[in-house]
Amino acid sequence: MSCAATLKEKGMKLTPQRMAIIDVVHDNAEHVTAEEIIAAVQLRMPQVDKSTVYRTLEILEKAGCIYKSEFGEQYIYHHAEEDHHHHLVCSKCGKTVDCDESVFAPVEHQLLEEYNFRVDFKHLVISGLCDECRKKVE
Amino acid sequence: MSCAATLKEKGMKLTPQRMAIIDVVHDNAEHVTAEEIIAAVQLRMPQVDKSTVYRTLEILEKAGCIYKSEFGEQYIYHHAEEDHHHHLVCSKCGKTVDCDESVFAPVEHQLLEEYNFRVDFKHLVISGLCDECRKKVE
DNA sequence: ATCGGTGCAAATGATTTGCATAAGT
DNA sequence: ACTTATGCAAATCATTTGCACCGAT
Repeated sequence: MSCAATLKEKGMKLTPQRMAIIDVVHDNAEHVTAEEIIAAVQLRMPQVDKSTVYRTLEILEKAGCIYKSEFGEQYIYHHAEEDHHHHLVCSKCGKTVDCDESVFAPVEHQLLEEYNFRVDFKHLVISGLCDECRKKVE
Repeated sequence: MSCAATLKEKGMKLTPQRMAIIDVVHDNAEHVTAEEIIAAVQLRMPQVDKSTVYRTLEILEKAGCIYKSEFGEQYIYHHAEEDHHHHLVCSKCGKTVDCDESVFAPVEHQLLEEYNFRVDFKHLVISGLCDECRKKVE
């Protein structure tokens, strides 16, 4: 279901501001920070206030339209698609690679078996070194 | 090497404030937040300012005496021992369990093999449900 | 007419910083 | 003595909130 439809279903209004915010998050295949979203939205609609963006992001997240993941000091937003995945972000060049959820499934199992502890990894944003940057360092 | 020795080696002073801060971090086998450290230190030495605590924590981290891990909104500090491990924190009751680093080794390998991406997980603080709380929910 | 949404401005709250003084070595 | 450390107060800075006005249903 589209974000627009989801909002309507919950009796929320689909304002131009909200459409712009949804667009920005969707246009960025990869994750974006709140600040980036604010800047992008204000490019098109300069009068939109950051509080509106923050409020909208919160609403969209609660509605399940977007995901909010923590990444270091800041939060990162990305749209919710069918296939969940994690994000690998290169700490040198910033390049991001999607990583299938299945990679962490064995860990989830092991934590449950061995430590009786249940975790559910969702949209992890993991910092590391990409192929190219790794070669430069080594 | 003890924190005190490490500080001395770097030409840093071992003040009563720093000793108190080191004590607090060491006395808490599990991780503590900056605020908890500030409160605990001020119990013994009420005049110690939070800026001193923050500055000391930064110094100790850079000196390799303590580790700083991100956990949700806040940072968590714990002393650096020989055996590295991750921390499982129950989101319901707050109980923490240590988890061997080896659990994540296969993931690190797989990310390298499959995605050409190198990560080095260190002192992860992972939120989830402990055994008891899981039973209550199910 | 009502209720949610928005822009503005001010508040928040953890962390950081500038600076003059105090204290280890 | 000399240099680092400390306490205090003020500054940051992203995010949140209060509030009066606006606009869609």
